[in-house]
Amino acid sequence: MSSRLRLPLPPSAPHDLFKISCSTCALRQICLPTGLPAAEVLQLERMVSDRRAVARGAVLFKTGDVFEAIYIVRTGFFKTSASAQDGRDQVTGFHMAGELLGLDGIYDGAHASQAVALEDSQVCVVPYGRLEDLTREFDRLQRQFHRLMSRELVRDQAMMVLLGSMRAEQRVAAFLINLMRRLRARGFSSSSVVLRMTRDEIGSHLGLTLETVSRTFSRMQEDGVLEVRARELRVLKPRRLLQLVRRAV
Amino acid sequence: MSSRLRLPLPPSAPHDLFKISCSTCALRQICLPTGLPAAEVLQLERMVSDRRAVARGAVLFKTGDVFEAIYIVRTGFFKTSASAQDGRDQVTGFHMAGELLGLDGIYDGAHASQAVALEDSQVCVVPYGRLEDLTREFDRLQRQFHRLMSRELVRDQAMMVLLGSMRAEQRVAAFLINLMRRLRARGFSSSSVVLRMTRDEIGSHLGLTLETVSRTFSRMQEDGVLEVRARELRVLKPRRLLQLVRRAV
DNA sequence: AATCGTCATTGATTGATGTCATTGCCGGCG
DNA sequence: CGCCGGCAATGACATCAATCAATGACGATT
Repeated sequence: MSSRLRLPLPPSAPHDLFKISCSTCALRQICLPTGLPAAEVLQLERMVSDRRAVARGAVLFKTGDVFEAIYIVRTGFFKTSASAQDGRDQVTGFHMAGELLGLDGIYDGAHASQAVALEDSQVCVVPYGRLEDLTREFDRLQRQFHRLMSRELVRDQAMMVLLGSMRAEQRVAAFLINLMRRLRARGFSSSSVVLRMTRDEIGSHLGLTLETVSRTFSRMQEDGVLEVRARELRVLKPRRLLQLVRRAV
Repeated sequence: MSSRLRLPLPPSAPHDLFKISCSTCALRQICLPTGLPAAEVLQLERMVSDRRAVARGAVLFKTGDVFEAIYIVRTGFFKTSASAQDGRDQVTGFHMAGELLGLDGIYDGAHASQAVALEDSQVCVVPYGRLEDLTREFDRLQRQFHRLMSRELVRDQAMMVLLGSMRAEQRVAAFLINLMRRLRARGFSSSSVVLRMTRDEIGSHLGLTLETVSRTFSRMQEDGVLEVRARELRVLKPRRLLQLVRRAV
């Protein structure tokens, strides 16, 4: 864990309780309750056992941990990573508000990846057993849960295409487009970001080295597509990014 | 479509009906009914609307098709592929008996990939609406469905690790280990296979060119790890394959 | 203020894999 | 029977990104 960590929330209290209210949550349009009638949202609120604060650098769950609940990012930013048999880690995803974490644990009751907070964050804890019960009761919740799981599959497929057939520049462009799109859906600027992750983590996610990520950013800056200063990033010509991805090798 | 295609099943009758019986199906230990009590398996049987024959080279569903049902491979062999924006296809998976196809369509009601039979095959058609109903009724079926979806996520993650951080030789080794393991689980020889796919398709799946796949097979043969003759393949030293994957670059 | 660690940038070099091209095998079909 | 098309193996060469290395920026700690 970095010595730079600031810990505004006491690390000794991993299960801090908050009042849960899906009905008034800013994320209700992109989270699990999306499209549910008010009565069912109330049921959902009761199901969410608690919120949990995860300090920057802290592990939410790790490979092999017993699977008991899925988590929904409420605030903050996470990375998930899977380890190859030879020990190396690969970042399998970055996750922001409203996104589900931990679904890979359903398969055999143990988490197959690990999730680490990249900034001080909060998650809603959804005990899986109760979620099962509730999705059996409410068909719309069931549908929404299946949709979100299916969305993960679609995303993973897109990631496979990226990793399997794109050049470095295309990968970085696709990554930025995806990131900006998700941020925009959450009301953030669609042109400026402060990256929450290091070049190394981006590289691991994209199947590149940190040097290649850095060089690609630099080249894009020279070309006037981006403006990069450390973690601060501005997309100047979004259409050029799109072209990069669309264009074959 | 290749001119070599044999079509023992009339291509003009894509919805051939068969008597459905999950209870006596050879796949009941690895398919959706796994672990269900007899009564629920009977319900499941009634839900499976029909079987469908898919001739070699034929498309089961393609990107953009309206999502109505998931499919379970009953006999035969499929590839699924996703297309990048520049038009290139990437094979996202190979699928054999007992495996589910089409789950990526739940997300937005349209299939995000396409599935093509690599040999004459049969699938069970499971209308998604009815599956939803039934999983709401039977918790064990619900659990099993979620497990299978989660397994896809775990597999996709493993694939991302492969594509993001493995060398050609490791990729091929991991592919072969995975293939043989799945075949063994279905009662086939764990050392001999007749590959259903071309080198090109393997390469597309592994993020390599067909030449690299071919060369890697040849090298493994020289090293006495494999015996390869066209599509016929024998693993002589499975432990060496495992070592290849375990060993870091 | 000095020092240290982390992260990022940039250059030089290397190496694995892609690209291109040739050859051969095999099965199907005219 | 012979040709053709699809598939596979292999060699020569090119190239992109990894590796190795040096330096700089920034914050945190002493």
